[in-house]
Amino acid sequence: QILDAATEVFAEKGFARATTKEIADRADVSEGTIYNYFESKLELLLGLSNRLVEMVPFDEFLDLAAFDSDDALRALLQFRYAFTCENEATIRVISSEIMINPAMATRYREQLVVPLMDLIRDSMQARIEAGQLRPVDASSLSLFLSVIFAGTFVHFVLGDLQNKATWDELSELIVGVFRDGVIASVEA
Amino acid sequence: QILDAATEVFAEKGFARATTKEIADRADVSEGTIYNYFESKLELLLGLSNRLVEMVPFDEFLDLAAFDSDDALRALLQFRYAFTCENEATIRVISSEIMINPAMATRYREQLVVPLMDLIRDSMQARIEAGQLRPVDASSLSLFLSVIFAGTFVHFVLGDLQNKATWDELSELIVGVFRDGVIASVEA
Amino acid sequence: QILDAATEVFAEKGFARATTKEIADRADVSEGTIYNYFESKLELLLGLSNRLVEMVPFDEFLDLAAFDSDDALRALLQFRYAFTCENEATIRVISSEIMINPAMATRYREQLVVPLMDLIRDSMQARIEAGQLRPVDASSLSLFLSVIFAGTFVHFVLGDLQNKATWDELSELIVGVFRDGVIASVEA
Amino acid sequence: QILDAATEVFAEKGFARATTKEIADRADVSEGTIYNYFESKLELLLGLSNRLVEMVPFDEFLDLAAFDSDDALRALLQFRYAFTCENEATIRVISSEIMINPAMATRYREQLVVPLMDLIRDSMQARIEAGQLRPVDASSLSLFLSVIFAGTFVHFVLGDLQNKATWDELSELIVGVFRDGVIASVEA
DNA sequence: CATGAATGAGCCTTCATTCAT
DNA sequence: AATGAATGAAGGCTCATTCAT
Repeated sequence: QILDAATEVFAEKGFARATTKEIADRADVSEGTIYNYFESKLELLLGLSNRLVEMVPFDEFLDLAAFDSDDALRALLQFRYAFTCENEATIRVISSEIMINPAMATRYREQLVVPLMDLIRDSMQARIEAGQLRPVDASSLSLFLSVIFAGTFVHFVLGDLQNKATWDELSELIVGVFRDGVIASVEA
Repeated sequence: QILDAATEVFAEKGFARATTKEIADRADVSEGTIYNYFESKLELLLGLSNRLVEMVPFDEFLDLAAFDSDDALRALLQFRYAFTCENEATIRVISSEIMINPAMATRYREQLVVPLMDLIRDSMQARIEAGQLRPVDASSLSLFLSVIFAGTFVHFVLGDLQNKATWDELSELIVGVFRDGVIASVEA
Repeated sequence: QILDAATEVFAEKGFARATTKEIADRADVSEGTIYNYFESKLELLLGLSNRLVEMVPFDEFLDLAAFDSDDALRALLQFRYAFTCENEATIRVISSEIMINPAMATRYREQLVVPLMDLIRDSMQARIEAGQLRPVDASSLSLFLSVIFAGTFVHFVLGDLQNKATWDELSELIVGVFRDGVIASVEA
Repeated sequence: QILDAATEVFAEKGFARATTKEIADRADVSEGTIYNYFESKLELLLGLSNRLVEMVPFDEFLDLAAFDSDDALRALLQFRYAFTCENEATIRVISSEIMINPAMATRYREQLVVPLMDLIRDSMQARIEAGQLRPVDASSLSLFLSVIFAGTFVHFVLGDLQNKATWDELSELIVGVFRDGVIASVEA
């Protein structure tokens, strides 16, 4: 499939440095064929992005977002980590563009980030009202989680988290902090 | 200064789409002059990166990293946020490259991320041994902080945190979580 | 019919800028079908040209060419103008090619221009011998008429003659000049 | 000069079929250099057209337009013929575009055709008032002359008038017709 | 016969880099 | 040191033509 080839090449070289020729070669089609399916190179990128959005399992996230215990949070973190690993190349490409292209930032935010954050926020709000979470601001909490997800991806790219063990350790720490906090002196 | 112009243009268009001509115009010099000071366009990017590294106030981070109270953590978060805002353009450009260029990722990691994480880790370790922090893994904790920093920048770029009030709220939440955790059921 | 569609598209965009795809769409057939009837895009142009040649009413021209009075000349001019208007698109396309393609120039000249000029020349010669026209060179006179026809088409394309009234005025003037000349001083 | 090369290549292949590469080779510069002086291939064509306009000796035409005798008309015809020969390639290229590009038609008409026709018309009007020309409509008469010029060029391209002798003969005939008319029967 | 997806050569245009002044 | 004109390789995209269905 053309999009797979595009994902590969974009991930290796970045959108701007990738050439339609190489994408065509990698996809075993001619350059002309690409343009039968995509209006332009940019549409390839958007196609990538669309496919990613379609692959996001919002339903499963909805289930997992209901975290009210160590295990639930751990499961959410692991699930998100798995999704990230599976779509690493695509996310890297899109992230790269987001950093320098406000239009891409807006697009990605509206299609992926906000929906997920809203979903999690609502779930949080319910847990808070049920007394399963402390009475914090649900919006900020879901934003915090999203920040953790995003930051995790950055460090994944940097190479700090490609070792599963390191990630497991980090994820345990996060669970611990979410449960007990970490600043001892305050408890006294 | 050429680097200032390069920062601007790279931030607006991304490294690959930026042209040496526009950088020259913006810096009020000729294209030739740029090549008297930088070997290539890539060297401009590295120059940017180097300048960023030089601007990082490791000393101040060292002081702030010694967080053992709400206020200390809050100060660290705010300090880092301020630094990020000031260097937003540069960080965006570099981040964009990091996502698709392993060499840049390695470079950035070694020059900035690891030093900062080590610095924080050591400080953490001391606090843990002093009993001011719970006995968690200092490496993971400093990685967690770095994840939060990185994720904060991503959401800053996405536009969620350009409103200072939103950031203050988030930062308060983070402080709260680090102090008390957030999962109520565990406390019982 | 494919040729009709080709005429339209060639006239709107010119031969080189017209695409087989657009011709196919306009003719409500597929691109493949065009190639079942025409060897190549160039053959389409030649087909256009051939159809134009076939549409030329040589017989009527023969009748009209026998001008020996105001009315006869006027009728010839009007007839030619009408033919031009009806086939404007085709003639424009062919003319455009003629200007830059010697082969097309030769082709058009031999198929259309020379036959018509010969026909008129012979008729002129007869009138001259009959004393109905002054004893001028019949070849030059028929060339002159052809020049007037061609020039009329050019000004038609330029927009000066798309107003029928302007054309009628011009044609009256031409008739007048052919009858009396226009240089007054000579008559004295 | 780049424009000279462009004129050559456009004249040989037509605007659309000409390549910037061939123009560059012919002008002994690189393709890049062309784009330092012209925004686009189309600008090359317009540049050609502009240069032609600048070369038109309006003053001389003004002098010659004052025809009131055989000799004056003959001189005008010859002068125009000479100008056409000298700029044949350019005029062919522009004419080719005019036929299929209304924008070019308008441009050429306004820059060249209308100014020349106005100039001649005013001159005619003066001669008519002075009694040196019969009292015809000056606008139509100048249009007639322009038609003759245009038609002459067409037949020049077709190859009928590249023999100077043929042209001289034609031009004599035209002079004769303008002086005496050609329809003998009317005189009686 | 009709179709239209696939092809790939070729084009216009851009732009990092060089170098004579 | 500064300039900016010249370069030419490379890229995105088009489109006439083919051919399997």
